[in-house]
Amino acid sequence: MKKQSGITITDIAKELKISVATVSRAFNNHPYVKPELKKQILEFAKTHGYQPSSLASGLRKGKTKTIGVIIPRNNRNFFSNIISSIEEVLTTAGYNTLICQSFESPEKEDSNITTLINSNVSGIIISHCLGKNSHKNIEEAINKGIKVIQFDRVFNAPQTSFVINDNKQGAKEVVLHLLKQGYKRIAFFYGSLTTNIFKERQLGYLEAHKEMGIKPDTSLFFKNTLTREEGYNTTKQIIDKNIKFDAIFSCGDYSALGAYLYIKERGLKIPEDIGIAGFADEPFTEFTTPSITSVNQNDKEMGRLVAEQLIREIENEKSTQIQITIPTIVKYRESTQRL
Amino acid sequence: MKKQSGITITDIAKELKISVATVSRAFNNHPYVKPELKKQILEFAKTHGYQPSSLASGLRKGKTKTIGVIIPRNNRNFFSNIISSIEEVLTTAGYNTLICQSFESPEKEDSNITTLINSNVSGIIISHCLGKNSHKNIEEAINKGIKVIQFDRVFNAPQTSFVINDNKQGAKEVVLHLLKQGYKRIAFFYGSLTTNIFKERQLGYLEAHKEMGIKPDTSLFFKNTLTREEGYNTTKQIIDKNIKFDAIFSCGDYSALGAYLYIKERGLKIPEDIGIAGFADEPFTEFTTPSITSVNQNDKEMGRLVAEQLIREIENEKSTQIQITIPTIVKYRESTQRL
DNA sequence: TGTTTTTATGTAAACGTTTTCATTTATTTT
DNA sequence: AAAATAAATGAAAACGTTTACATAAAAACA
Repeated sequence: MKKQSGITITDIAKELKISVATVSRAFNNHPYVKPELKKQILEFAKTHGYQPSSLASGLRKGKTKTIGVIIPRNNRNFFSNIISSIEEVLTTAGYNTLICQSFESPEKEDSNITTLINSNVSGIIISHCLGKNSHKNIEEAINKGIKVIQFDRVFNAPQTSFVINDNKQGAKEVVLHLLKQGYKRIAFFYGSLTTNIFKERQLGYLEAHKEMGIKPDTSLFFKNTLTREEGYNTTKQIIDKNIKFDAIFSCGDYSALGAYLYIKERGLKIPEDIGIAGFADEPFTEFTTPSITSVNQNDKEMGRLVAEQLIREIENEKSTQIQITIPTIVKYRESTQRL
Repeated sequence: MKKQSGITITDIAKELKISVATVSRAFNNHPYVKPELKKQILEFAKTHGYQPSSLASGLRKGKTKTIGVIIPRNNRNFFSNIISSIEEVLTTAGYNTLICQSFESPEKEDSNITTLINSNVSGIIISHCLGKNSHKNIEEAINKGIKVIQFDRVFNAPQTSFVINDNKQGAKEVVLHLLKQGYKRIAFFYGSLTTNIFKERQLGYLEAHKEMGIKPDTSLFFKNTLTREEGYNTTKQIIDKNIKFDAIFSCGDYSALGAYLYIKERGLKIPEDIGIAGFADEPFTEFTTPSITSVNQNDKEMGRLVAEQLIREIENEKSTQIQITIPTIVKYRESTQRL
């Protein structure tokens, strides 16, 4: 109950009969403070449990040791892994991690950015929600001196560093694999093509066909929200409408799962009748029967790289912006092996 | 590049030829500010994009609109769901969410608490790491006026509100179910009994046996870290040592998965030869073959309740501490149905 | 009417740092 | 030894709020 607030730099100064300036300098490793005195200050601070006020320091410097992270949602394996990895790197480097979810809403994403700006974060890590097309707020953040870095779902403007997966390559490999397994008409489940990841995966799909000399049929492209339900429904519709297809490549594992469930329910055989491949390598894909082929994105590595690069840009005034592409790894599983 | 910092309360005051005090009052809905003037201030603020500095306000008030959340790790389905739900409630209520992972290390948990304290959070939500036994830091936080609330893995001291699952009930129901299915010797995989959740689940195990008039054999209790690997290894050891058992109830799904994998590898039948049940209802349990019986903990609800209660305690000076127990729901699946 | 109460505004200190500028002390140079 | 330079410290302003206290204006009361 008794709100005992800790000791401050002023208390130390008074006690040691020196000025607050020197005490401050001691903590900030300023060169001009006599070693003996510095030692004395640090010791005193330690025994009296001094903790600097990040608020005061943040207010004065106009910058805090806090980074904001904006993701669509934390209850997706991919994103929670990334957050986990980002947080680990950031705390090690002495930063706090503020998280915000956009829940795939552009308005929420905007208000998240505003919140972060006025919390004086020194950096923002962001993976955009679907359907985001304005980046006014991000530019505002950048203008205020906040370093921004994007990952996974990124824009080309405004110019920031970003870390993405090699979506095209992963998709291409999977589709190539499907074609080589003799599947001829591969349905493609994707989200909006204004989002880079879907656009790139579609390119992979197309390139694979080109490489195999097979003309892709765009009537097999189905845009949906990539949830389990929509995967199920889309598959049902395709089959009900008697559309000819013999495989599905879904840009998300949950919609692949929906497809898997409907196909089994319908009594069709995977991979014999229909092949299925997903994207993201969610844990469950390994344990379905048959297990589901998917594309692993190396979440942990992505989180690490994105956090490290952001810190670099914050701490080295002259660090340059970079774009990193992380290779994707196809996990070949039973759902696509019919030879 | 040009770091254009936003306008402040002082700018507004100057422009409108009034004092900063009134401007401040206008934003804080202080009763004593003339409606017309207030309207004018708010309008001016809006058109000029004024954003209050949470640092300045936090420094002055000794309190921020930030809540710290400490969990063992974010890349566990249970915790990432909870975080997701907590963050949703907190932002809606105007709070920021700072997350920290202890990675099951007591030292890291302690340093997380320290960090949060000196970030002037107004509340801490925590689920302890395994093997934590000191709560000195938590007490320190409480003494500084920070509201603390625990969930899932909790201590009884110091006194705080907490939200837990009905671990005993869930465990009891599962074990009862196993016994009724004719399993007689149920191996029990658990973590340290100093952690409430394992203690309670063990109680459930024992009560179920008592209720069925079966004497439990404590030589079937196996303490491990509940990872997939340890689940696999423990199961292997039990079988290799020829210990008689016909079912496994694991306090974690991943160790249940390890058991499942080894048993299948060994060519034994689930549920005929050996029954398996886990705890946490991880997504994959639904999709293994056979699917794995597990105990659902209603993560989303837990996150919501814990966040709401914390806010209540922060905002209502006279709110009382409470303990909430959320019912668990057993998901009966194929791995335990042998009748 | 004058007096009291209520409402509305202003003044200035405070929160705990960092940092510019000034000053003192120590060291080096001539 | 004096002069010039470097190292070490201090004084005080600044960051952007909130709030206790003082005061002014308006409303209510007598």
